[in-house]
Amino acid sequence: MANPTHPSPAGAESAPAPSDFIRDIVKADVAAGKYKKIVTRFPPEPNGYLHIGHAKSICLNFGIAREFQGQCNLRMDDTNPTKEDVEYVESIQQDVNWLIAGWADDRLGLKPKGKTPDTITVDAKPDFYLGPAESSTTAVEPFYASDYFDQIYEYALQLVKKGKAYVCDHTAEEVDKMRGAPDKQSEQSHYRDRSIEESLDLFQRMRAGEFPDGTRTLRAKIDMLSPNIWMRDPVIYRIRHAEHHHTGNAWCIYPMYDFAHCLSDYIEGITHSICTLEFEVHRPLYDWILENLGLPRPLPHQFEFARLSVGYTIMSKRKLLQLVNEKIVTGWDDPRMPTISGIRRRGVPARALRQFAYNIGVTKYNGITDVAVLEHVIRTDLNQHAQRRLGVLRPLKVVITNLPENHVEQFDAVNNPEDPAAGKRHVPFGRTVCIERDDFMETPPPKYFRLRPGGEVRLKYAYVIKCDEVVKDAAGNIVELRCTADLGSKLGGPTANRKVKGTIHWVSAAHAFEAEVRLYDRLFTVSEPDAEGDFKKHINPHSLEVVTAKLEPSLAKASAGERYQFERLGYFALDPDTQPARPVFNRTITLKDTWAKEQQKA
RNA sequence: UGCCGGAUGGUGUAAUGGUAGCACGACUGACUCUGGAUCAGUCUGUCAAGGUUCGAAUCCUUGUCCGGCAGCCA
Repeated sequence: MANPTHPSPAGAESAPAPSDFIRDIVKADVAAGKYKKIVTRFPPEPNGYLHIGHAKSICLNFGIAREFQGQCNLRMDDTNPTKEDVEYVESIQQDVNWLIAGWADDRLGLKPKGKTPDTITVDAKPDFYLGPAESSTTAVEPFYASDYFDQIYEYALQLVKKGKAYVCDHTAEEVDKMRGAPDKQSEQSHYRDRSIEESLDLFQRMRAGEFPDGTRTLRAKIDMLSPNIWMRDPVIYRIRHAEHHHTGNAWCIYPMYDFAHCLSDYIEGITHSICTLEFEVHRPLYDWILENLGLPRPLPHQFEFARLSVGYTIMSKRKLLQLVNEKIVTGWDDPRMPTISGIRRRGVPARALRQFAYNIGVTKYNGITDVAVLEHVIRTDLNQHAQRRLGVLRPLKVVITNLPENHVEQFDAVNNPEDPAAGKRHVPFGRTVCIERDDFMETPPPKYFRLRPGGEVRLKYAYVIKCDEVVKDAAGNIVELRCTADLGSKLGGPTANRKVKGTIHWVSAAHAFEAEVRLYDRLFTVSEPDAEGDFKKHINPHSLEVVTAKLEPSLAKASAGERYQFERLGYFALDPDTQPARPVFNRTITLKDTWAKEQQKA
C-alpha cells in the first residue's frame, strides 16, 4: 500500500493507517495467524527524559497496538541502578500519557501495582508470565524489568546448569582486551571451562554478596571466534553493590541489557520487539538466549528501525543532561529542549507530534529530518485550533488625534477564521493604541506595506489610520506616532472597503495589560551540532528573548490548555511559570513570514 | 582491510518486474481586514558499471560511498 502522506485536517487519528516495513511484517504475521494478539512495548531506561526520538518510537509501538487491536506495554528498562532514578520514571509516565491521550491510551499496557510474574506451567514446563492489568479498577503501574530479577536470575541459573554460562574472574580490562576487536582475534577466558558446579556455586555467592564489584561476571558461553563481537561470550551479569530505585537493596548483581531485555519481552508475551538500528548486531544474541533456554511459549522477535535525527538539535541523552546540569537551559522541560516535556511546555499539541511521527515514516535509513517538517505540522495544527488574539510584543505608542480624549468603543474580532464555531469576541479600542515597532518605518524599503510617514494602514478590525507626525525623544528615538483615523472605514462604514496595502495588529493602551513573553529560537546555530567537535560551540546565544508585551484584555483569562495565535506574530501558550499578577507566555512557533524572507534576500 | 545494515530530487519517504509518486522546501502568480491561511502553477531524483528481461529503482554480478558494532551502559 502506498504511504498516504496527506495530513488529514484532524491529524493522524482520522488519517488512514500508515504503512512501513515493520507494519508490513506485523500484517503478515497477523495474516499467518501467528499470534493471538499483537503485543509491543516501549521500554525506556529511566536515566533521562524522553525526547522527540522516543516520541517516534512511542507512536510506532502504540500505533501498531492501535491498528492491530493489540497492546503496548510501558516498561522501565531499569537494569543499571547507578544511572537511574524515580524522577525519570515519573517524567516518562507523564510524557507517554500525554502523547497517547485520546489516541492510544486504551492500548497502554500497565500491570497491577506491585505484581511480579506468575509461575505457570506450559506444556508441562515451568514458565514465567506477567500480563497487563485487566480492569482499570485496580491500581496500576508500568512494567519494570527489575520486577523480573528473580526470574532472570532463575534463567541464568538454568544456563549455567546447561553449561551455557560460566562465572569469569577476569577483570574488566582483561575481558576487554581478550574479547578482541571487530577485526581482531579474541582470546578465551581462562575460566571458560570451569565446571558447572563451580560456576553455579560462584554465581550463587555473587548473588549472596560475597564478592566486591567488578571481581567476577557471569558470561554466556557462545563463540569466542564469532565475527560478531556480541557473541564472544558476552557478560550477562555483573556485581554492583548499589541501591536500586525500584528493588532497593534486594540485589547486588544486575543483569546486562542483552540478557534482561529479551527475557523481559518473553515474560510479558511481547510479539514484536521494536528497537533502533544500533541493536541490530545484538539480535543474534537476543535469539540465542531465548532459544537456549527451551522456553515453552512463542518467542518474541526483534525488529530494528532508524532512530530519529532532526536538524539543528541533538538527541543524545548524555548531551541533553549536560545542557541541564550546566544550566545552559533551565531544565529538562525547557521549551528549547527536544524533550517531550520541553515540546509540551512550549505549547506543541500532542496531536501535532503524532502527525509528525506519522509523516516522517519508518525505515532503516539513518537520515536527518528537516526541522521544517516538524514546524510545518505544528503550524498546520495550531492554525486550525488556536484562538486568534491581539498582542503587541514591542509597543510603539500611536495617538489618533481626531478621536476624543476618552473615546472607547468595542470592535468585533473573529476568534478563529478557520473555525466559525469558535465565535467572536469584543476588543476595546481607544484614542491611544500600541502597534508593533516593526510595523512602522521612517524610511521603508520597497514593498514595505506597513505604516510610514504620510502613509496609511488598516488597524485590524478597526480603522484605517494615516501617519501625520513622528515624535522623537532627545536621542532621536521614535517615541510616538500621531495619526488620524478614517472614521468611516470601520466595518459597516461608508469607506469600510477601502483597499489599503497593509493591515496591522494593535492593542488599546488604556485596556491592554502587560505580560512576560518568551520568544524562543532554535537552540543551535548549525544543522548538525554534534557532527564533530564540541556541540556546545554551536549553541545559539539568542535562543531565548524575553519581552514585556501588551495584550488585549481577553487574554487575562487565558487558560493553560488553550493555544493562541497572536495575530501576525505566531502561536503562544501559557507557561507554568505564570503567576496571577504576572502571566507568562511561550512562543511556540512564529507564523510563516514571507516579508522576513524578502528582507533576507535584500 | 571482520561482521551487520543502508543508498530514490535540497530533505524525508512511496513504488515489492510494468507511467518514478507524495510531503516538506524553494520559486512564480491569484486572493486576502493576519505579508498567516487558502488556491493555481513551476523546480529538482533512482550511487556507478555490467548482466538477465519485451520491460529493472526493483532481480544477478562487481565496485563506490555512508552508518552501526570492540561498556561489567541501554
